[in-house]
Amino acid sequence: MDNLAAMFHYSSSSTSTSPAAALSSQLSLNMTNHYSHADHNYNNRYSSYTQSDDDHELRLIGENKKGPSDNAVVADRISPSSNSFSTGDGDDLNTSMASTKLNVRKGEKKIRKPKFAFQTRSQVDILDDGYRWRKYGQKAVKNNKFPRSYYRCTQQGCNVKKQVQRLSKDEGVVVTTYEGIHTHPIEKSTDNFEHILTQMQIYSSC
DNA sequence: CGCCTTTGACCCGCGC
DNA sequence: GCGCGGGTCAAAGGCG
Repeated sequence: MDNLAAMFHYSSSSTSTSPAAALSSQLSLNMTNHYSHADHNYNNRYSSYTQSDDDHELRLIGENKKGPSDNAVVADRISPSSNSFSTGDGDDLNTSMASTKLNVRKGEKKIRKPKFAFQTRSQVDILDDGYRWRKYGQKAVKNNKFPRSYYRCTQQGCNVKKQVQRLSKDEGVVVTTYEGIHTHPIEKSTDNFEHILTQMQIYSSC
């Protein structure tokens, strides 16, 4: 398993769902549409991770993971200090800023959404994961010459968000952070992430 | 016309 | 209290 480094931590006090289940139930990656611009053999690469070409390395990054590795940027961002979550199921479409930034309604504890990130080596920033996203913000990031983009799932009632940013120290790496659980089926017919996960397991067992 | 992106302003938490 | 950084809003404009 040289090309594929999968690391995963799952931190959520709102659900007992396992990381893999959470991922596979809500995430499905379609690497064909966008990646076709940069690398039309992307799917083939995923189905046969035997080449040494490391143009598209996929990593899962754990929340709260701290360390000196190149994941530090991600780890910092999703560290417990950034508790900007809403409820776990994306069923609250709070409109007030305060209630969306923190999950504090009166008398309720803060409940963190499941949040996970992964890195891909790619020329393009936006991975087509099969869901439709609307961009709602972009911010400059400290110590990073690339901005971070904020996206929300366009499905009504689905409050899943994602952040996309490119690493300054390695321009080939795109970090995508997902937050929340989709409350609806995937919109596009794609290769399911479960399939990718299965492949990851296969390769990780090598 | 509907959906999306852009972008400046605003809010909030946190460290000093 | 203040400043900084991160996250979000919302108006304006673009595009198919």
